[in-house]
Amino acid sequence: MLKLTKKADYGLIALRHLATTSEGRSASAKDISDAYRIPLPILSKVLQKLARAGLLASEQGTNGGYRLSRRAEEITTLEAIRSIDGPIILTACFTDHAGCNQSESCTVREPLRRVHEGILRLLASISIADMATDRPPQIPDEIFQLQPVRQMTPALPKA
Amino acid sequence: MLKLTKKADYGLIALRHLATTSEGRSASAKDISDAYRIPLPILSKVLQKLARAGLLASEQGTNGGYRLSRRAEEITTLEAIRSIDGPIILTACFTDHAGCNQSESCTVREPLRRVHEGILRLLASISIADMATDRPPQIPDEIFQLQPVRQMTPALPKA
DNA sequence: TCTATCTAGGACTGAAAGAGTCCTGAATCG
DNA sequence: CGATTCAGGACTCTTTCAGTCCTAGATAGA
Repeated sequence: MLKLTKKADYGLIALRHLATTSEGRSASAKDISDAYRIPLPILSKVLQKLARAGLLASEQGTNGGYRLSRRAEEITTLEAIRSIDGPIILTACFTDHAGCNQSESCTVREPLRRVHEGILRLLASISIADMATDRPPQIPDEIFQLQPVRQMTPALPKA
Repeated sequence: MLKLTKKADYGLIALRHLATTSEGRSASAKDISDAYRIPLPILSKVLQKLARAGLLASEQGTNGGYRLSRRAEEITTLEAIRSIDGPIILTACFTDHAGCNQSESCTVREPLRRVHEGILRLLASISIADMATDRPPQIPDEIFQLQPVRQMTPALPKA
């Protein structure tokens, strides 16, 4: 849980591929499928979703394929993931108001909402271009501290 | 996807409950189950996991129940979630080295690892005490910007 | 000592979501 | 025309979630 689907993985790989290959050149689903050993039918569907979402432009016919519809800097990982997997839902509470028995008893909704928002912002802050650079920018530690100052942050566990 | 399980939800609700009820008093699984309308057997298992993980102390017998084994400030949501659902896995790549065909082709692993780490830090930075306060501390916007400066962060979408 | 109350935990079932295959159709280039 | 490539529906298989059921120990109090 709290896991990316493989389709989202595939989509990010494909987007990164399209961002690194020479300048807006298009690549077919098969090209990418071969390069990364991704099952072609699945990758096709993923690319179709990205195209429908407007992140990719497609060209049919021989020598057709996909290319980024905007600059890699202007495509966020959040957009990509949401295009492929649908809305990101941390808990059912936010969307499913019916499922939540009573608003009074569900005391963690608001705190969780902030966690949820934090994840969204994190994903929104990373572009495909960021993923494409070999040596990505360092992330200052302070960025991840949610509270103003807090000494308790434990050493990061393995998983 | 990228979703918390209900069990994790239940666990956080229970932890918050134990943190807010008067000072280390213990509550039974049934108490909590009734208060939030959570199926008792499920909540029991969740509480057992939290106890085994050392976040809760349990007392058996009549008038037994659970209480926090440390201060609420010293229990992070990350610990809680990991105790209940097991390790948080963003993609299979990190753990399942066998599943990844070839390290060269999987070009997004390193970028994703950073996203993953960011989520872990976010969760590690929020304690049960933070969830228990009625008006939680404001989160400065800057905290969520991954890149040093970057104007592209789009308005946060609904989901 | 007996009983009600709690925790501890295994076994099982049904529903939902993920991952992947298969098949058909339509556009386009040569 | 015919190879190539996108578009997309239908279906299967597997895993995971969510939840129920049942049994076994510990403990406080009558």
